Amino acid sequence: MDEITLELYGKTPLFSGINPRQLAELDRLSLAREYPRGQWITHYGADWPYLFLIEEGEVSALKESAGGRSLVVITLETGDVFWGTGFFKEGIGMPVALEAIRKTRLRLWSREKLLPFMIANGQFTWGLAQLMVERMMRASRILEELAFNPVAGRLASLLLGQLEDQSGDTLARDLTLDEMAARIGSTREMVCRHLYQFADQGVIQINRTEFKILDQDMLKDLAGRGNP
Amino acid sequence: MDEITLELYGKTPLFSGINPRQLAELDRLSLAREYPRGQWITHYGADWPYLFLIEEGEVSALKESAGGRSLVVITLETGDVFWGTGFFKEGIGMPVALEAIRKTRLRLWSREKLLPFMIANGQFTWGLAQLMVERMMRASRILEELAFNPVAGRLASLLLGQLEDQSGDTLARDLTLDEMAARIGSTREMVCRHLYQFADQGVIQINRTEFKILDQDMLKDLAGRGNP
DNA sequence: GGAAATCTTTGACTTAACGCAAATTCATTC
DNA sequence: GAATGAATTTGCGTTAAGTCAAAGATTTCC
Repeated sequence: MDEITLELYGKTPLFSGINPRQLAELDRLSLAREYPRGQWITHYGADWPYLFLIEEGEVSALKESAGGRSLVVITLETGDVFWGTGFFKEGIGMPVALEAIRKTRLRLWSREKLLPFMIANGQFTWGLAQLMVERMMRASRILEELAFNPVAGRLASLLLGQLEDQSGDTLARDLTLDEMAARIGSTREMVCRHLYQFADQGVIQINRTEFKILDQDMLKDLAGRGNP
Repeated sequence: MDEITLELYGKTPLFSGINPRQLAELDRLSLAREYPRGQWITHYGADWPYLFLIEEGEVSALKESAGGRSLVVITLETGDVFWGTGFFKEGIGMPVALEAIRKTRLRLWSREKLLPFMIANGQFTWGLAQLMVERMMRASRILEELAFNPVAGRLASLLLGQLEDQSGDTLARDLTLDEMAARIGSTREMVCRHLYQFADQGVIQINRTEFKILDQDMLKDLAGRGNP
């Protein structure tokens, strides 16, 4: 187990409570794998029995429709832990595909290898359950927005969410319109129109490289926060 | 621990693998509570730290919108296990409200009381994680349908889902149009129209007390199964 | 530096879904 | 069995969302 990996374990909530001896065992049970940018890690419907930690890179979990539209449910970064549903129970096909957005290195544990450890180590399994419930909350929020919020509201939410990751009131435009559309379950044209509608209302200012949030309260109104 | 409860534990996957001594301990840690028909068990956004088993009754988990629409995410029956998100982590508000659809008796465990047992008993916690992933799959399917499937498709899915619970090809109409609408994220009028559209196409036959499925394959087509 | 590819923007048109209101049918209660 | 209330059904107008096509703008790659 190298220095970098050890440090990463220490910073990851799921692993940080584990003692060094057990950590060493965990490390021994794991395998590492690399994925180039754009590579599928696993496909929709696949029985993929792994738990993993992103050692370095970025991974999107997404659903795709027959009509070629896609919905990005979550994107995971260095230090994040995720899993295939097959890790928990055989034969449950993946509800999302996983794609490496950039060059990514994963540390993987198969169910087979990790199960004895988890049975023996309730603390770890409990931590995993806690992580699962957080991920469930995210799915729940997306569900809610799709069911009750119009596109404009979902777009406003997306902008607000991005704003949380940044300091100040400017957002770098690091997503294309298609990518934004995939995060809110819509199309690039709709995203474009609503962005300019926001701009017309004086809520945001658009230029080629960034968005500037002029009226955050108004944006929150548009996002429908406060009327759940 | 009475006879009935013991039998129910035995039939519930989460508890069936637990040995009698531990089962007795679990029972000791639990509390029972009754809810009359229509009663809220917990509200949206509440910090409700319980895991529970339905000893008798029926419970709906639902989201409500500002505009008075609601979305039933799952309905649980006698023998089913569910939880408040607060059971796993303090301060995570409920993503759904829970309502007793009819007179219901729950056996509840608070996080506080059950946590030591779970830490000590990885087998149980693992079983819980497996249950969580199944519930996550359901949320995922709903998400998918809302994102990609039109109302007609979601309605077709609902009918197919109900059909699985029945034998034969007739469905008792035990849901009102409003209730059906709440299960697919739409309105009673839309449900009504699409039902008659299905009938016009010869897919189903409608009468006051039941639906008869005339062409199950066609219904599956309408539901969009086979093009994920 | 120029060509090709990608991304953005906008207009015109189509469709799905919804809200409202009225008419009708069914169920329940007194 | 009349009356009340709940649930269903239908017509009609409106809006949100989407598609398609085309024109610009920007980036990437030889």
